[in-house]
Amino acid sequence: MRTWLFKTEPRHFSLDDLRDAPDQITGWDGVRNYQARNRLRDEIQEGDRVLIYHSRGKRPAIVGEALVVSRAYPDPTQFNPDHEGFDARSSANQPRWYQIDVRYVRSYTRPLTLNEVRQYPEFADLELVIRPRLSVQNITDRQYQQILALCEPDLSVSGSLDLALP
DNA sequence: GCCAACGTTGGC
DNA sequence: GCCAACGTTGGC
Repeated sequence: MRTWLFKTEPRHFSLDDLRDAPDQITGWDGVRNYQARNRLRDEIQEGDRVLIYHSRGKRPAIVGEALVVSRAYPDPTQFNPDHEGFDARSSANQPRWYQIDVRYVRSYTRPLTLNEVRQYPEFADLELVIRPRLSVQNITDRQYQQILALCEPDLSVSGSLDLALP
């Protein structure tokens, strides 16, 4: 199982919206960037973990977790002329954009703000820091354990991680 | 396939 | 809402 980080604008779709969705599941549609698309289509698997990051809020932060519950399939909004995600270059035979379904897992009791992320040298190589515009990011196992230790200390099995503020 | 122009992202 | 950084487009 791998861990990813998905960015979303909470004014558009938030982790609370996912929690309140039917069956707590939604299609993660609207990705219109080729590298993010490639990761969705080719790398992400059912059962992978997803950290949810809220961008463009008053407090940009990693706010919780979801779970990938489908394989990649064509994003239906690309075929709908009335939808902002419409792409005239897409066809049913050759879809350009893909999505997966995610299910709500938990909201962190202590969300990790971008500001805090930048204060830990351990997080200097997070894609959130070095490639902030990519909407589907890789998280290593160690990075995940460090994030969990900060966001959900009661759930973390690795209390011995030597995280220290500079 | 270069690269200028243009569009989008997202922290602030 | 500003604007710097970055991704995409398309003429050549």
